[in-house]
Amino acid sequence: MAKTQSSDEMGTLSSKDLETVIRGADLRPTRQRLALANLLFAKGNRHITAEILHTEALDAGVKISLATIYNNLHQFTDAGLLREVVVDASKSYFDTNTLPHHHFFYDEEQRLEDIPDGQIRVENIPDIPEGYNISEVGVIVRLSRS
Amino acid sequence: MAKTQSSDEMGTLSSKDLETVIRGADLRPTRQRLALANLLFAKGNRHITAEILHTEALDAGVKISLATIYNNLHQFTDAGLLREVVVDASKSYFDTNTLPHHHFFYDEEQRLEDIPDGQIRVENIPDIPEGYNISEVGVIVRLSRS
DNA sequence: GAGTAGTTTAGAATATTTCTAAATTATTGA
DNA sequence: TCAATAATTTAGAAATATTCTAAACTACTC
Ligand SMILES: [Mn+2]
Ligand SMILES: [Mn+2]
Ligand SMILES: [Zn+2]
Ligand SMILES: [Zn+2]
Repeated sequence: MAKTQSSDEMGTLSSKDLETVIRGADLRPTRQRLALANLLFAKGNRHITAEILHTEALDAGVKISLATIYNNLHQFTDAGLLREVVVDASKSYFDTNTLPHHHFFYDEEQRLEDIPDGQIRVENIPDIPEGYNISEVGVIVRLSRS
Repeated sequence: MAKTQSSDEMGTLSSKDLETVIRGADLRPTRQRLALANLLFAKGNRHITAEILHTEALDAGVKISLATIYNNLHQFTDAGLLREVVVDASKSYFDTNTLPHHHFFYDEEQRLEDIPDGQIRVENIPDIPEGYNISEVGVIVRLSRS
């Protein structure tokens, strides 16, 4: 079950399943890594910064350093469990939804939100230069209070 | 003539015209500011970082500090002569094309390029929450060497 | 359990950007 | 033209996010 779940639907994984996911990524299920996996994957999609994840971990009583937060965010990203979304010049967001999809970004709140898949379509992407391939097509719809 | 040109077509402005543009933005045509305007607007569209613009200025023999580069990039942006594009987590790009348009981003070269306007269409943007308005719709097509 | 490889960590280092406060320059208008 | 004023530039310090280093710790293997 856990093996075939894509990362945009890991919303109901038990700690047991998370350990399986972590081992599947060739990583050891340490106390810190399991705690982060829980915060990230145990309840629906998230778009989160390193600093906020750190605060959440500390609030949950998990003793963990910021360096470990960064290490794990990158390891999860390399393993395809997360993806990095660049919307803000000053910090990176990590997204638990690794399927292709687009985003709303709420300027004032600095908050990222998925646009339900299938909603937006990008048409007429021009030919790309010889020797290149498209690695991602990302749409960001920026919203401000009106 | 210069007065009505939009910033995506300032490719042929003389120094005289640039001074007019600068004064029109309520800024003083200082040596440094004119030099930067020349580098930015005198030859077609550009997507440039502060650091690279600084290097170009120094290479052109213009004595200018990095703080002044940042000051002017932000002043030009506030005046609507530039716009900031966020594609890379580690640095900001400033775009001389201020009309709505989309981008290719060449991952390896860290280079931004305009997608000719009218090419890409974004369809089916979902309803946005009450109290918000769309400030920008940006598409980034990331390209990597294949 | 010993060995080893992976992990965590504090703290230092880096990189980009912004800030501060003082010196310089452009503008205004008497 | 010149003095007064306001804008601009600048060096250097500071802020921020992120990465690196190297040592301590922990998980896994046999
Ligand atoms: Mn990264
Ligand atoms: Mn800025
Ligand atoms: Zn997302
Ligand atoms: Zn552009």
